[in-house]
Parts: sequence; C-alpha cells; structure tokens
Amino acid sequence: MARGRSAGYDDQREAILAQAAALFAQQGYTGTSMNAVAAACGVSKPALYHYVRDKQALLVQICEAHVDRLQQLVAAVEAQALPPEAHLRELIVRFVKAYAAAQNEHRVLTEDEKFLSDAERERVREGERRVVSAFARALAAVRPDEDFAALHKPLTMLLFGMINWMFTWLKPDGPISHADMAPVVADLFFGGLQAVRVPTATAESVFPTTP
Amino acid sequence: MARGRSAGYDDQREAILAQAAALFAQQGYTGTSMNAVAAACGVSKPALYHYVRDKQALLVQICEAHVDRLQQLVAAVEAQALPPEAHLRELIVRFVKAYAAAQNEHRVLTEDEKFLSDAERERVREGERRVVSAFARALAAVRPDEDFAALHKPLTMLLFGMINWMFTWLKPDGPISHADMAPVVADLFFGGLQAVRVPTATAESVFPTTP
DNA sequence: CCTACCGATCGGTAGG
DNA sequence: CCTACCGATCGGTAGG
Repeated sequence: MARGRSAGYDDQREAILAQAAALFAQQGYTGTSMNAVAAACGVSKPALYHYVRDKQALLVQICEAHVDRLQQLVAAVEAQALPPEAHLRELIVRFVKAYAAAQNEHRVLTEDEKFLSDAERERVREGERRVVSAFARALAAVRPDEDFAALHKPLTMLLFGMINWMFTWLKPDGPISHADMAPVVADLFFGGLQAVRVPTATAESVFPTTP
Repeated sequence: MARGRSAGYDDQREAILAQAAALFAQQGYTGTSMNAVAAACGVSKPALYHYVRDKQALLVQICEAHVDRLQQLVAAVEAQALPPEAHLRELIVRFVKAYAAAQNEHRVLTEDEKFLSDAERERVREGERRVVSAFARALAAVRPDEDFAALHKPLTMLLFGMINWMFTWLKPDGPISHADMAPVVADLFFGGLQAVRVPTATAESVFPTTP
C-alpha cells in the first residue's frame, strides 16, 4: 500500500474547497475569514491549514478547477464534431448546465478573480480566453462571412453576458429552471444573429483602412 | 448667509463618494479600508468621518444614487412617448451610455449590494425592480401576444445580462466603444425576439392549468 | 520520523 | 481636523 496521505484526505480537501466556494460566493473573498471557513467545515483552524497552504490557495484552486472543467466541456463538445449551429447550441446548453451545477464556483470566478496574484490571475484568464475563443470559433463557423469577423468576439461576450447574468436572477426554486432558459438563450442568439449588422466604426477600427 | 456646512461641503462629499466607488469597484467593499478611502481622497480618517457616518453609509449612498439616476432615465424615456420598438431601443442606448458614464458605481451596485443591511438592500432592490419592470413593460408593448407574457421578465433579464456584462470585457481604450455596442445589442435582441418560443414547462408553471 | 490534528496565541490591522 | 488610541478580529503558526 502506498505511503502518504490518508484515504479521506482528498475527500476532506474537496469538501473544504466546496464550503469555501459557498462562503466566498455569499460574502466575497475578502469578506470571508479563515475562521468562518474552518467553522463551516467543522474543523479547527489548524486543521484547515493542514489541507490548504493559505487563504489565497483556496481561491486559486476554486478558480482553476472551475476553469479546467469548462475547458474539458469545450473539448467534449468539440469531440462530437457537430454541424456549426448544433455545435454552438450544444456549447450553450452544456455551459448553462455546468454553471447551474457549480453556481458558487462560478460566482467566485466572476467576482473574486481580481483578488488573485498577478501570476495566478493571468493563468486563470488564459483558461478563460481559451473558452471564449472556442465559443468565438463556433460562432465563426455559423457566420463565416468575412465582414462579420469583427463581431465574433463581441457577440460571444454578449452571449456569455446572458448566461453569466442568469445566475443573479434565476432562483433555483423559482418557476423557471436553468434548463428551461438554455433554449431561450440559444433561440434569441441565433435569431438575433440574422439581424445584426457590423457597425461602421467597429469595422474600421478592427480593419483599419490603409491610407 | 445660511449657517451650517461650508460651501464646498457637498462637493467634497461627492468627490469622496466617487473615490470610494472607484476603490470599491477595484477591491470590493470588504477589501477596502476606510484608511484607503481617506488616503485616496487626500483627507485624514477623522476628516472622512466628517462627511460620512460610517463605511456602510458610503455603500448605501453610492448604490441609491446610481439606482435613482437609472429611474430618472426611465422616466425621461417614458416622457418621450415613443412607439414600442423605438422606446425599448432608446432605453437600451441610454442605459449603455449611463453605465459607461458610471462604471464604478455600476460595478459596486452589481457586486457589493449584498453587503447592505437587509432594510437598505430591500430599498435598493425595490428601485432595481422598478427599472426592470419598466424594461419588461416596454418589451410587452413590442410583443403583446398573451402567450409571450411568461417571457417578458426572463428576456428582460437576458437583455440586462448582455448590457451589464459589457463592462467586464469592453475596455474604455479598446477598439470598440460602448456606443458602438448599444445598437448591436438592440439588433440582436429585436432580431432574436422573432425566433424565441415559449418553453412548454415555463408556460405551464407561470399559468398553471386549472385541474 | 511520519500524519493529523488540538488549545492557545502570535504580530498586525480592521472600523471607529 | 490632528495624534493617539480602543475592542475585536484578521490570517497564520507556535508548542505539545
């Protein structure tokens, strides 16, 4: 049998990260004390420090684990090799589901990322950029016309806005579920794509006219 | 001449609220000390407490002033008595403009509202509900068909999601301005409205079938 | 010499 | 409007 940490170590560690994410989501990172984290986990503070190096490590690991899961989700959908619109629609449905299943972690990522150190934040943001790029590529496959390229990133971010903001107003016990909203978001987005035209100023600044 | 506060009192007070909003937006409410606020304002801590009762009062006044401005914006647009689509489009353009002009205050409202006391938070949320209701009414005028009523609030929140999220990714010095994005948001939303259908589950739960 | 913790308290800093 | 502080609590770690 391998020497090292006890059988329950990783389980306890996961439970602590989940509890910390819940507290950070409710009270913010700086508004949550390590005493509160320890109390919520039912362990003493020294015991808490047995599982995590310090408070920053809690934040880093919550953010990185969440972004890693989102990147794996992107890879899983890409492996399906769906046609363009079905591909983007599948990304939307899966992300809404993933966010609903990890609301605390998602809130921490969107609100407390700024408390990471420069190096850590850059690493997390790199993962986020990969996810955004995957959505932008999926959108590019749906609308490949060249003059639309300037809007791939902005429209992707509007799409993320709809999805991210859902978790501030959709109550888990309310009449509408996240699963109900995913197709609404997709229909609104695909329907709207037909109507959007590239603003002149945007096209000019992204593709400056040669003098 | 009236006795009481000196001529510059209100100006200084406004400057303090603006500085506090900037610090809260950057570091969060709980991550910002009153020492930091005083230093940023170039006053001593006791001087700071001459203008604000306590730290909570800073937060309340930033949030209430911002929500009040948004409600005044709604009233100004309603006074124009525009036709349905033009009305909603005008709300979108004006709100994007208002958010761009008060990015710090808007970020504080969306991220630090949870640190208000119960009574204060309820008052601020009441103002937010009025604003959301105004958008939902404007949307109802655009799509008055009865079976669409269940989606007025959800679609309004998706719209707010696009607008609110813009300020996390649109950099003030970037190639695209907020003014550029407002018509894109409006076109996407109005175009998407034609494509959205009411999910069966939603219609049932909002209008339960009589047994 | 390892792990898994405990009760108590460290040096600093928070809001006021 | 300053220096000088308070009660309490912060993140983190000591000895056992």
